[in-house]
Amino acid sequence: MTRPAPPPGSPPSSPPTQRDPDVGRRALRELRHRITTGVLAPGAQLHEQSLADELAISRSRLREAFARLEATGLIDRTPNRGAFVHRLTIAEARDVFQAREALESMCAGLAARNAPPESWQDLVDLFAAPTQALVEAGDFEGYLANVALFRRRMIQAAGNQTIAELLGPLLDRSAVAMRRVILATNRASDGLVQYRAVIAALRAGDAEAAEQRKRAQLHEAWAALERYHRLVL
Amino acid sequence: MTRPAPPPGSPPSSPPTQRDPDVGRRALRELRHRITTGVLAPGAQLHEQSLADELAISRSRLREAFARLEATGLIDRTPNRGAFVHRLTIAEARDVFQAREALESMCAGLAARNAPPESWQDLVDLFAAPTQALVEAGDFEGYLANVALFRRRMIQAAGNQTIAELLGPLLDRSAVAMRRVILATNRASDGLVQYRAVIAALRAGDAEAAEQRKRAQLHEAWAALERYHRLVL
DNA sequence: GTATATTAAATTGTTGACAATTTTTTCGCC
DNA sequence: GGCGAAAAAATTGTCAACAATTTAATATAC
Repeated sequence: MTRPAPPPGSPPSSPPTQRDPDVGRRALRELRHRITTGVLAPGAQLHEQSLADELAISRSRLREAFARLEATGLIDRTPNRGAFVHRLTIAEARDVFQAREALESMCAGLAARNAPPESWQDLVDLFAAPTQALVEAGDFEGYLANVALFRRRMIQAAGNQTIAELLGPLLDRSAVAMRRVILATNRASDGLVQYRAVIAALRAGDAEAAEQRKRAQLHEAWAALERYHRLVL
Repeated sequence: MTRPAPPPGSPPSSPPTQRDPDVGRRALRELRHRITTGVLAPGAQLHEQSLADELAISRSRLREAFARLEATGLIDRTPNRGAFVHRLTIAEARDVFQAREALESMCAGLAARNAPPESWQDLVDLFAAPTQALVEAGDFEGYLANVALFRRRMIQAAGNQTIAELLGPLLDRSAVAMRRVILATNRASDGLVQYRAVIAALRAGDAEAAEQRKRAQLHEAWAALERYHRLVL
């Protein structure tokens, strides 16, 4: 049977909006974005009705999104009390950085083994003068964007979907704290040096070095976070 | 305010059953158990109404459990089609074992550093004669139980909640395949040797060796799975 | 008899209403 | 005015009915 014709005037090929899974995904992305950028601060409460109204979705669909955010550790829900943006403790931050060290160092090694050395040249160039200029100009958002780009490239080159899916939530969870450290402590120039070292190892096709230097980079990042944890957590 | 007295005859201290979060958790555990043990085979479809009836919960609550199972990768849901027990592909299995290698080797190192060497003595003993006897008697369930015990101890000693929560789903996902390899190929005696080596390193307080040997153990396990993947996937 | 279209049944997704719980406000009392 | 109990409001969790979609069954043409 052909589907009953949509009322004249409604856009022809738009999914029936009633069951479009995309509308839920959009809301989920929006919430994740607000949390990882700090628009929704750690500890903030998320009220169902008002949020649902604002995002123009029903409460049930918002709750579906909540379930996913909870599963990835971005929010905490306590029965009958509500949902709150997850607040990183110092102990949990340490755990997260240890997990990232294990997974990202493996990624670095895999990336070095999988991708041809020449394929990293553009990142060598990007992290030389251009990113240096960004840091010196105090454009930390630009710096962070380049770092994110490198990370995506590394993870993609590693070719491990499972690790990629584990790292996503871990990066989201540490995003706010990382950003605060960068903004508050001028650590970007230190970080830049570390990233250059990792990229150089990839460019040289040296998997061992790439792995080792990614480990070192995360150790440094953790040390900085620990030093300023009263400020950023 | 004191809660209004329950109708006479109803068990006094039972939570109002209407909103008890435990009932949902029980159903979730039951489903996870059925999947990881293979009672619900990879690819099997999970129908909402019949399952809800069987578990004596409402459909909405079952769907909540489905959301969690999907988030941990134990089931796949396709819109309007239903939920199916996740089926591991060979490529994904490789990814999972790489991720486990990264995380479990880190755990082994942390465990060696955190826990006093003497604390591993009971596992040294357990994996000597007693487990050897189990393997020789063909009691693979007993063998797997001991392996699970060791893993719990190692993860607990590592003291990293985040890694523990990442490993849980990974272990669940590979559980069925692992079990099939053991049962079908007599690989238990090989595995036993590897586990003994890891435990010996922990007993000696040698973090480097523990890490390295855990890596080796997982490499071996992966090699076995790859060899027999047509049989077990 | 096989293939294709049509109808019916079964299944999933979403909504709105209701119940249980928490939080806020109001009221009485000292 | 401050403290505590009671009532009211707001908020979350659950359910049952309904809508949308897929799957199975039936009929029809060739």
